[in-house]
Amino acid sequence: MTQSEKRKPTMRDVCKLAGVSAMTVSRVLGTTGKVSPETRSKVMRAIEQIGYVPDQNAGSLSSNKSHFVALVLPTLTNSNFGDTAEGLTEVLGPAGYQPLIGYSRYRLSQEEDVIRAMLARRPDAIVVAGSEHTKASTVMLHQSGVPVIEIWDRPKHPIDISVGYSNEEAGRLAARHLISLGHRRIAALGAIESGEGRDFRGEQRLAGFASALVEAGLSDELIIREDETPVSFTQGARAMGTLLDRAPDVEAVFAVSDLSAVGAVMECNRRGVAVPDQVSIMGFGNFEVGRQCVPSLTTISVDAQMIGRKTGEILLELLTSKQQPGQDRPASIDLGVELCVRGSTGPRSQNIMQGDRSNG
Amino acid sequence: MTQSEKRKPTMRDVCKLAGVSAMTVSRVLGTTGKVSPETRSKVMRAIEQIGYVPDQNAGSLSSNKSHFVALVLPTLTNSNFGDTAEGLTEVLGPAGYQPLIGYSRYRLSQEEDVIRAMLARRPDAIVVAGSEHTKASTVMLHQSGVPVIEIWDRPKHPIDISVGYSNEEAGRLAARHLISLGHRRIAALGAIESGEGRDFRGEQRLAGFASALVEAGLSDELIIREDETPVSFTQGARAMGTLLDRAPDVEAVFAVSDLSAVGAVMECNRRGVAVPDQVSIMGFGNFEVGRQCVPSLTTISVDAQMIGRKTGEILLELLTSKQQPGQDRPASIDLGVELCVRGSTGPRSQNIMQGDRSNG
DNA sequence: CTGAAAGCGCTTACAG
DNA sequence: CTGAAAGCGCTTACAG
Repeated sequence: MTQSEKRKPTMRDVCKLAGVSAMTVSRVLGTTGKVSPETRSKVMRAIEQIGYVPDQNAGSLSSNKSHFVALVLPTLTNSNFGDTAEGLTEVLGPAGYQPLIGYSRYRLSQEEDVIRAMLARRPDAIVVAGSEHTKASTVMLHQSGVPVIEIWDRPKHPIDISVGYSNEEAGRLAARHLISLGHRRIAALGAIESGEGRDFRGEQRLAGFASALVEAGLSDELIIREDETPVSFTQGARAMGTLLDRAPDVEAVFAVSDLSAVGAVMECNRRGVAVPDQVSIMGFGNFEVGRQCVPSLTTISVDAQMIGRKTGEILLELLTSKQQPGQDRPASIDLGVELCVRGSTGPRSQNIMQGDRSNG
Repeated sequence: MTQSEKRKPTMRDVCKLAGVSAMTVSRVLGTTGKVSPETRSKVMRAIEQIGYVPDQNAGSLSSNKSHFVALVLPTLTNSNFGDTAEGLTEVLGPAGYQPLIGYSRYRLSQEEDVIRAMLARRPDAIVVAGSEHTKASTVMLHQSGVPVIEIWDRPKHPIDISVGYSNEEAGRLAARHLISLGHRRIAALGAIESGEGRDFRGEQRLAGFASALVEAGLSDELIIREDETPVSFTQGARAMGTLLDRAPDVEAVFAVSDLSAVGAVMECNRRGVAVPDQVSIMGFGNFEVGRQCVPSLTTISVDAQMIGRKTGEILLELLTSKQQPGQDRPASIDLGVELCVRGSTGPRSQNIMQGDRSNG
């Protein structure tokens, strides 16, 4: 057993050893007020000697600043959200803020629980993925008294501030790409909508995609939904299988995520369906796996890290400047999306042997 | 602007409204002590009416229990560590503990910074991936006064408790599999050791792999190290390229992670090298992408979620029972690893056209 | 440049 | 079953 039984050293211990008041120790630790060089080094020595680590929770209580920033994500296992968390931490950490990370499993009810739990820690700001919340969550967020930033989205009516992009626009961009290649029989792959988890941003991409199809005079009936949210390689593979069974003449496919898109490509591999010669496939999210796979995956790219960093910068500005709430400040930041054309999509003319796919 | 300017309701507000003392409100909220049904409902009504959320930081200060559990991971973008975090949260969350998640970018110096920052929040326990730490980190961990659990490893001398498996054994298991298939010219893929980040667990797997090779009378010279930690699809593809250039007669390859193994398979695809007919490839970690890819990837599986859950259970036991530190308690939990044989590895006899690979 | 007093919002022990 | 007092470890005013 290695737990030392002596209680953690407190500021009082430092005071005694250095022969100064708590006020002076506090000043040495913080950035406020002047301390003479001699006093400072005396205090520093005492701090090091006894291994004093200030209790930040106690500090929060008196200063009324927790230096926590709550971050609510759908999941901890998606590298894009991980990048966002790292981007946020990179900016906020050096400034002394600590992210308090939670996840909702794509369930609004669980998001509500997480928000409630985090509020008990009195975060100085709240960052939450998405703009769809339960009624109770919305109320809590509104009444939190701290800045609220909704990310990975571009809500019409942000609670406070939003940093992201339009998922609907991303879907439309995907559709435009496939249409521009000459494809007419175009499909999309997503998760079922009746599951416990819901990916509202994925739904928006699908909706944007479908509407662009319809506007171009094409059918949007080939929207395959399979398995629960979150989508995955496996889900993409299964959905692609269903699609191929149902519409062997499909020419192009958009999956709501690169993960399912890569799964779809793999399913084509297994069935001997050539990508992009027989079917063009594209995804969303610009995941590393899509960059490396064969053929490399056409995708809609979002700068996940940047969403985190930009959010951090806005927060830092808000938190450090003594800006009055109510003053004007950013409302919606649109970081945009980018089409990355790679090997998995090609012109319709390449699609040979249409309909001859059954023997693949 | 939606931030309400009225300060957050406090326990005092509830007291006044309900006409009781703080003690009673505290009792209603907590689990200690009896409160009459009428008083309880009176208090509850007041709480809901003003939307009171107890300040847990203040509570921590008086109770000397933060209900935080620190979790230090190498990165936030690896789904295996994400699974561990989710597993831990799943067990600890319902019991009222909140994970405080940080990441080190595989750098010991950054791990030290993260541990220091977390210690300021007075966590009730500390969970850290790996058993290699800076001197200062080790001292802090020892003196933290709370349980320390090192995960994803099986250290010879755990600081306190460890929950994981032997990475060296995982490497040996991989070697044994490839050897049993009849391969003699066997290689391994990892990241360079001189980078800023270091994956000590990956190194151990590589070391175990190499030693099993040597014990079987085989050469361990084909250990290709390319790019910095963390490994990735891209890194795996590049390392495989280097390997193929250097040793076109290689028969089997172990990559320290499924991510690089899948990258290696993709590189083979690009070069027209058949897997497993010409080269067998296996990885580690049992990532979803390996399960789905073509051919599906042979791997060493670790139950990442279970590491988190098991850690949570041990902690719960330790934290809730009034066990004296110093009493005997679990030291090292070995969850073991499992070989998953799939399509990407095959017997040597399948390896046709050895050496004819240059035109691939 | 330094310090004594008050208080942040809770819980712990002690009474009754 | 309920409450008055003290205190957790800091920081914020306010003095000097």
